[in-house]
Amino acid sequence: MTMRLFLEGVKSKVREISADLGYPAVSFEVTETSKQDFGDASCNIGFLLSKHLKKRPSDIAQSIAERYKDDMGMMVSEVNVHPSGYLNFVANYSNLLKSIMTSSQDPNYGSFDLGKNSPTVLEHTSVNPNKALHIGHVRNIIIGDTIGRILRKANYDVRVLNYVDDSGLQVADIIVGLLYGGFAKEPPKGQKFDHYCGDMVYVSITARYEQEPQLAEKRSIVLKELEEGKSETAKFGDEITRRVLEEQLKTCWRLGATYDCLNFESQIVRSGLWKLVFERMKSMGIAYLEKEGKNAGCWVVKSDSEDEEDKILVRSNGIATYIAKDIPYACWKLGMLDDPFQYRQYYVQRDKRVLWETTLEKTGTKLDFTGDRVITVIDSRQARLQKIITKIISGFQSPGKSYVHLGYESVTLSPGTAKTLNLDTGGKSAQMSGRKGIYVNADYVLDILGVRTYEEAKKRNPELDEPALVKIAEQVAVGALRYAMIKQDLDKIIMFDMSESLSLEGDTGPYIQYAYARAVRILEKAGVMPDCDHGFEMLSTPYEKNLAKAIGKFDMQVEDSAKNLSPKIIARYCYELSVSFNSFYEHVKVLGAESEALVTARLCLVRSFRETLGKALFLLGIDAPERM
RNA sequence: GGGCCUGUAGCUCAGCAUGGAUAGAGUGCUGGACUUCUAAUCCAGUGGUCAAGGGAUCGAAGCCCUUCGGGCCCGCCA
Repeated sequence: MTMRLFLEGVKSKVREISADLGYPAVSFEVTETSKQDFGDASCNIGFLLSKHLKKRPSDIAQSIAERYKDDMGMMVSEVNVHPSGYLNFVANYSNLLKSIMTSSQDPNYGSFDLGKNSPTVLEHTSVNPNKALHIGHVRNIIIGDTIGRILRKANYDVRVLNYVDDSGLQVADIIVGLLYGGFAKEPPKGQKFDHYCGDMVYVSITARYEQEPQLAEKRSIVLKELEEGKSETAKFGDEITRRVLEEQLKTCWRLGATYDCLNFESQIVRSGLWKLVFERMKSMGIAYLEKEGKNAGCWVVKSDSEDEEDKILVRSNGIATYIAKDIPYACWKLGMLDDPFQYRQYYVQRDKRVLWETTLEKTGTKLDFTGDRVITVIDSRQARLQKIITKIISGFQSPGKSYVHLGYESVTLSPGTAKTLNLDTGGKSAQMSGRKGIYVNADYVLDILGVRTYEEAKKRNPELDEPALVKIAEQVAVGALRYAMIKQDLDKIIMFDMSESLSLEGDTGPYIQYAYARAVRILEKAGVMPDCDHGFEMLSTPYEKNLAKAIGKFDMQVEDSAKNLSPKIIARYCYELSVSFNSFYEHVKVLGAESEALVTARLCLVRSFRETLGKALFLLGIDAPERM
């Protein structure tokens, strides 16, 4: 009987009593109380029935309460009617606590079978391989990685893809820079290759096009060569993008993200999938050859409203637009096409998951990375395009398939942080731009944070050796960044401020990690762990009850966040758990408790907390440090 | 012009899907708690016309409509 069972138990009993009393069936709720004073569960049935019965909500609640009191069952110790009309319940703590403590010892605690193991594709990261990841990309990676972890916990069979756009204009730019722009092919000593390509080559070459038309000419030539894929230039491009990708992935792994497969755009292009899909679109009447007007000679997808433009698929010169690359890829992800790829092992990641890459050569392994539901994490500036793709896909009418664009608002730079890039924004925040060099690199943020967390860790743990301190510093730095990127809603802009992000107090990742470390230390000092099967009725302070109830809510939070694809729910849950624990820690002695039995009961509570918070933090991809 | 998102405490945000009790956190500011299981902590105080107006409802921060402010998107670029 975790909180879910408690609330559901109360609900079914109220439903039964209501029916017994001859009341009409209404879809009432039993939820947690909004305030401690009201007890542990609230029911709104009085409000809903008052219309039908023409009685006051509190009178109706009273009638149900009286019946409920005849048989409170295992879960409830008190039923109260609030003058406002709510029906409130106080839990039978000795039973509730026992059940929470018992279930929280299950290694799979918190899992909830929402997905029935259904194959689900999740694509995120997908950064052009011509630059280092900046703080805006980090939001995408963290949202995607966290959603993946949550969906797995909710029993979806998740396949995580990272789409590598290795044949586009942005890649052409750095190739032009390296081949014709006078840039060395190796970075200065000590600089990562992705940083070199992005910070030095990309930014300056794009600034030079206007002054140097001969470079701009080279760009179109290089782009064409990349797409055709046979020339020396294409071979060089492949080398360069793979080197950049490798460096980008190091940053992703540093952040704790992992993937199942790398999908190379160049291969999608060369696989011939587009031709297949295009023919299908023609025969289904989705693609339409425009005869007149400004789009004459183009294949278009007609819009259904006059306010919206038709979308061009194939230009009048016969060359497909980028959307023509996205449509077959979307179809491929949904498993609507014969898979032209084989798969090659790219790397074994730190969580032991194998990362595969697509190959058109017949030397790989046949695998399945498709799903019935495809979730693509892309920022909401691309909402319109994603909507078009969704519409086209739904035109194929494949039952049971769904294509979801998970959008999120962008990360902007605070006026202060913009100023450090020599950008005066007049007090407004600044949109980041890779091309203009307006961004803050992810590695840089982690490094600066790492210095800060290292100092703190050393101050608090002078006896720890260097490797231990470095490890803690990195865990806390990543925790701070991941939490900051996930704690608010997807549709809120994050204004990134470097100095603010160095604050490690309050509603932050380190706060939560600290609570974990505190729990670990209590358990460490206690030595042997006692059996946890009785004596929980001794946990009688509000601090203990609150903590236990928070622990008991884990699976409800997993369900909620998985259903709504809302990672922040787990972030908020971790914070709530930690607040309950820290308050408990300050007010209740564990090792110095009055009796041996009470020490035992509290140790069990602390252990349940540690286990549950550890699992919840894992969903956020945040390491739980033993000390900090 | 059209579309999407957003507006809640000085600042950053929960709560809105599924209406219900005195609207909550963090941060800031003021004060208090370390010879104690780690003070990256805790406790107290401070701080609100839930953008504005209207509507439906017994009841609205939440639902509907209108207006205003802010952001983003609308290429034979990707």
